[in-house]
Amino acid sequence: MRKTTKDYHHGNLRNALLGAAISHIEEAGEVSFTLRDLAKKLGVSSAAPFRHFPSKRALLAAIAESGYEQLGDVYAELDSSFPNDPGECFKRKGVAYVQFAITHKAYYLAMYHPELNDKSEFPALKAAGARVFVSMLATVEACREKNLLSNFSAEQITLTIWSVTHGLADLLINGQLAELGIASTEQAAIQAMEAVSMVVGAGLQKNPKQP
Amino acid sequence: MRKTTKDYHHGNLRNALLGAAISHIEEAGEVSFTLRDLAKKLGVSSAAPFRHFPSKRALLAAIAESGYEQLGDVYAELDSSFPNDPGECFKRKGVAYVQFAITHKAYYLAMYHPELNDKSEFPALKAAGARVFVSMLATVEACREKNLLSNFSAEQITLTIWSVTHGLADLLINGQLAELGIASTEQAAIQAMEAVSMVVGAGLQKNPKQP
DNA sequence: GTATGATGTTATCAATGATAACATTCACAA
DNA sequence: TTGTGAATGTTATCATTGATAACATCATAC
Repeated sequence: MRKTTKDYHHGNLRNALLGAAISHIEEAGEVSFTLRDLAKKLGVSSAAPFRHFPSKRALLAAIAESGYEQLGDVYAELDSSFPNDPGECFKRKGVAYVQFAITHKAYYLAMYHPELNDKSEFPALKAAGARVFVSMLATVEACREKNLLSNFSAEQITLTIWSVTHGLADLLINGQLAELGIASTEQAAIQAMEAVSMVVGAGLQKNPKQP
Repeated sequence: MRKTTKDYHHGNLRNALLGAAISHIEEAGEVSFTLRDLAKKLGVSSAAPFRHFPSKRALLAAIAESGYEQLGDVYAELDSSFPNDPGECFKRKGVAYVQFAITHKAYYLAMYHPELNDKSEFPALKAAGARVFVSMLATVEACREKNLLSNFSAEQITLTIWSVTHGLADLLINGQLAELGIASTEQAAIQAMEAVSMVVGAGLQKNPKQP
């Protein structure tokens, strides 16, 4: 932490690399940084990053893991806030997902980068991702026990809400909507909330159709 | 077309490159081919591909464009089949989107590859993509005129259905579900249909809430 | 048959992730 | 204080890969 006069050692290179990478992703709107650029920007040699991450993918995985942890924390917070109202918790988790994507663009892009589709090399990342999914699943189960949902299975409902929120987030973040004149991110974010509410509302009505 | 004895010229390199790239994406489950590998596999030099595509991105864009065209054709087919039943057409287009992604994995991966988020360099690709969106939008409008939908705007409903289908397709294709034990693609595909029906069903009920 | 454009080849670059061998600094025990 | 090992950084140096230039070959129209 303390700065020495002669800084052969950077002192905090690992975090600095993460920060620089996140900044770059945020500004570029895509995962396109190079290790050499990060190193140059931080005033270290191009081999230095490899002292802290075994590969470029590992650096990306660290960002993604942090992202899942932050989202998991948001979900845990919601669980605490609505211990007896799973219906409300359900809605808020859906909205929170889209909001997280918009407000943490760089993390989101890392979390769903194709390079990390296979997470077997990064158990901690995998666990952090599973935590988020399980949290949502638990809320849906709780809704189910209170008969707040239709006859669809908990997994099916979880999958559906995850699909809407993830799909919307993906379209927003990757600029598919802007190309089609669906206005700004802010405008789309509002539509996002309403779209989510629409689906959630459908699920929250008693609707005893055949599964 | 005709094979000459000495084939200094490949004869159909452009299509061969597209096919080889698609095969590679299909097998790898991700866009990870290199131009050199494609060239080697086709028995040409590593510079040959550049006679047919100005860049690697351009090759990918050609695949994506073809994908959007095929999906657009499916949508046109549905329009023809249900000229007076926009509700049914709406449902089927939603399902068709997910099915397309599953049965044309390589095309789908190209269509939504981050490298092509900005389509300004490829107007034909942009147009092909817009065609698909506009087709869905038109169906939603038709539903609206028949009072089949709630008070949400046509764009909002289009965005919602697009989010569900795209989100589901993305999760399926990129293997996020397998990691969480949501079984095979086939199993997930069935859930997909039901999930889509769930959302569509909600939209198709008269539900005159405030927008 | 010959000129011309399309297509393919052979170098050759520059960028980039990665590694090896070596240098410096820090932390901590004696 | 000192000296030893681990952590961290540096300087070459690779191999891979997209891309380009200069040149070669073929096919077709005239």
